[in-house]
Amino acid sequence: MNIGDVASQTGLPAKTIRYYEDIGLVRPKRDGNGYRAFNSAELHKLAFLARSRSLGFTIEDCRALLALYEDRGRASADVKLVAHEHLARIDRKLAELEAMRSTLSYLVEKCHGDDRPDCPILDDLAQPDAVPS
Amino acid sequence: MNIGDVASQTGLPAKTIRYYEDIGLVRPKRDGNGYRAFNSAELHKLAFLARSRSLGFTIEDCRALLALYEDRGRASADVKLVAHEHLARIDRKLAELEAMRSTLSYLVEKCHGDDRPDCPILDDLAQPDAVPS
DNA sequence: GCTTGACCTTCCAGCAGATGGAAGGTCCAT
DNA sequence: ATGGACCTTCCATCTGCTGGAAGGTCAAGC
Repeated sequence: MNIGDVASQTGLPAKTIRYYEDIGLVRPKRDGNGYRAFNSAELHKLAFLARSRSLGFTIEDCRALLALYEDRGRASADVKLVAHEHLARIDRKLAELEAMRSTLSYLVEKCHGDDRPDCPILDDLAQPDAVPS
Repeated sequence: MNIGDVASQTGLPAKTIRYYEDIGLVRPKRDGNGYRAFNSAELHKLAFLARSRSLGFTIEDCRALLALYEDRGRASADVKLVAHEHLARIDRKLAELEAMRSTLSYLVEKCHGDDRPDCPILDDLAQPDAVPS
């Protein structure tokens, strides 16, 4: 299986697959012509990576998850810990974005958005200590 | 005013302020000894940048907002457009994170998190097409 | 057998937005 | 004059790819 086939089957760009090899996430063999030759185990790993990345896990998380996946003697607690920490990161990010969203939507609503220079958005940005009503 | 004073007044690390000079967001004069000499206008700009960045605007957004801020003849519509587009970006990001959060919290809940290898999280990652109940 | 086009390879550069650290100059108080 | 807290520049690093150049390979069609 060449890289193009793996790309279309996993949805990962070929560039990304090469990058994953670079950083040691997969180690495909090579054909005589130098082409990467993926077997079904590698394909499976890459699908696993694609799914993990799509859930927002970092590359290092993915590396850890993949190692756990391949370790028949793993404790599910170890997997849960990784996922739980990631969930906490997501919650922090969500809170941050929601705070931004709240301020921004208030300001956007308050701005006339016409051809006059008067602008509550700029007023807020210029006065970091202003507290919206 | 030296960079350290500006850093403590704006909350921006000195490194970041130098970086902002590098990319042309501020242009402080220099003292005879080569030290950056910030006046109150530069201080104000940096506070504006700090606030804009804290609301998640990109550096290029900040550049545009700063230019609008300094343009007495601006139309508030132009400011509103930048903010509105940013709000839309935030909403897309929120939706993405909420989707991740939903899947992850479901999986974390389902995982026993004990010393046994059986793990619904890994099961999901390994089967990208699985649909949580 | 030759061309064409779709593959594949490596390598290097760049994105955002800083941040860390090394090596060295300056300023001020003691 | 010495120490420590400043300041300077420059270069490397982080995350996770992505783009592009320059070139090798393969299979189909003529």
